[in-house]
Order: sequence, then C-alpha cells, then structure tokens
Amino acid sequence: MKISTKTKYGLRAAIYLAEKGKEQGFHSIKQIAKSENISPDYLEKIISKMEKAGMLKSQKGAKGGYSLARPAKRIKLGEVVNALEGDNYFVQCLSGKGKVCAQCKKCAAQNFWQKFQEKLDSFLDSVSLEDIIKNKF
Amino acid sequence: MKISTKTKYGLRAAIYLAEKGKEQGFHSIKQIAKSENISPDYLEKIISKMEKAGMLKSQKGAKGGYSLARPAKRIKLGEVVNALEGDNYFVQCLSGKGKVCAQCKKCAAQNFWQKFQEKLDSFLDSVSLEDIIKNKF
DNA sequence: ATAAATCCGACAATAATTGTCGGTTTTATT
DNA sequence: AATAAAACCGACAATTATTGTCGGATTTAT
Repeated sequence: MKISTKTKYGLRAAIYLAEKGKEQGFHSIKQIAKSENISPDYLEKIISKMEKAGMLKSQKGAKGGYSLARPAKRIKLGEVVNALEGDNYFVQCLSGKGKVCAQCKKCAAQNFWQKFQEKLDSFLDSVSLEDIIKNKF
Repeated sequence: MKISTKTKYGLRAAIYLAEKGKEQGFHSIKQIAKSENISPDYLEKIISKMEKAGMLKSQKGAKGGYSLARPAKRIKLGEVVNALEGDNYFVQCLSGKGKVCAQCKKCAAQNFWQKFQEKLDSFLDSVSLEDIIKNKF
C-alpha cells in the first residue's frame, strides 16, 4: 500500500506543466524529465497514459510536447491517480476485472474497504492541481 | 496502490477473533486459516506481526493460539494497517528508512501526499474492529 | 511422554513495478 | 525537399516486492 513512483512521477510532471501554465506552448518529455530528474523513457509511458485519460494534450513533431488539457483548477488529483493506478485501484475485490475473493459474500471487511476507497476518492477529487501549486488545500 | 492481500488477510483474521470474542480462549492459526481459506504458513507470519505490534496476545503450546489483546472496541483499524504495512506506509518519502527523493526540497507534491496520508490515518483511526463486525461506521 | 501449538529464520516462487530499446509517424524549420 | 525533433507504440529486460513454503526449535496442556 504505497504510492507508486509511477504516480509520484506523473503528479510531478503534471505540476510541472501546471506551473508553466502561463507560458503557452508545449513542453517536451525531455524537458520535463530533465527538470524532474526522471528517466525520459519511463516518463513517456506515464505521460502517455495521462494524455489518453484526457488530462493532457499533445502536439507531435518538432516543437511539440505536452500541456494541460484544461486549466489547472479543473484537473483534480483523483483524475491523475485514477489514470495511473487504474479505476478502483484500491479495493481490488470490487473491480470487475480481478477475481472476486471466494469469501466475498461473508466478508465483513469488504464493506469497510469500500468505505475506505470512497474516503480516498472524495479527498482526491477535492484537490486540484492549482491547489497544489498554490499550496492551499 | 492496492490493499495488499497481507493486510486483507490480517484484517480478516482480526475480524474472526473479534467475532469469537465472547467465547473466551485462544484460537489457533489452523482454525483461522481454515475458516478464512488462507495458507496457514503465510497467515502465521501475518498474525505474528500483529501480535508483536501488541494487538493480539498468544498462548503457546497445546490448546494455545491467539486472541485479541483488548476488547474489539479499542482496536482501531489504523493499528492493523500500520502493523502490516509499516509506519508511514503511504508516503515513503517521509519515512526515515527509505531514501529521500533528491527533489524533496522543491517538491510541491510532498505536502500533498502528506495531507493524503493524514486523511487516511484519521479515517483508519476512527473505525474499530467492533464497528466492523457490527457493520456500523 | 506426547501431541499441539507458537515461534523463528531462511528460502523459493510469483507477480508487479520500473526501466530500456528500436523503430514509426508527425511536423516545424531550414 | 531534407532534416531534426518530437510524440507514439510495443516488446522486452531488470529489479523489487509480495506471497508462499519449509524445517526445525520451543513451549505447554493433557
């Protein structure tokens, strides 16, 4: 139960883009990776996921790169985490994809983990990228 | 960022013991493992951790086993999770043991992850084993 | 004495994460 | 038109963490 480095990297990249926000234009993987001291090849995969999830937009070719798809205020942390950790990232037993635990019916724990997940989600959805770069949340 | 099966197993074992609470006496790994359909050898390691953390007590020898060290009402979920996932399980960058990220000083994300951790902790500490078996929390 | 249990550490198997690489496509610039 | 810089993509390798197994030592009720 840890924050994966993937998610940490992803958030740092998003913060980078949010901070550069005013300077219109795109920022390349290379730039971000250098600034954040992350392997460019790995970062590319991470950023690609975020782009597919719709929170970043990209520009191919020379002078291309990435930028936020929306103002930082309208990108919630929940979106970042969901994009990188996957939906229902926490309570696997509930996700349709995984195997449902054989004990599920009589599992008193299940209800609890679900509530736990809801708490997390509601917190993550209450914080925006803007909140983070302005350090108020 | 998942609940490890270790923690799930640990919670289920704790719930088992909480439910058996009235029937005084000790419950063996074998019993718990069979009831919860967990490998006894693995469960032993998990339960041993919880015992060392002080939430379970043990009785060696024949007719021995484990029981809650306190009434279920006074065992909070935070205790279970901390015992099994380790302190500061979530925000690694803060734990003294791990390597501190080279970017830590200028890392706007850090403050956020810390707040996140605090949210989790306060929720986990607000729920007791009793709440869980009575399904009210 | 015996059997049932905790206790303990080493190790093996598996799975997940993290990271690398080579190539393809797109596009601004020269 | 050529070039260089960048996103895009999938396969794979390396590393780490989790999960699970085992054999023995110790304790204790019967």
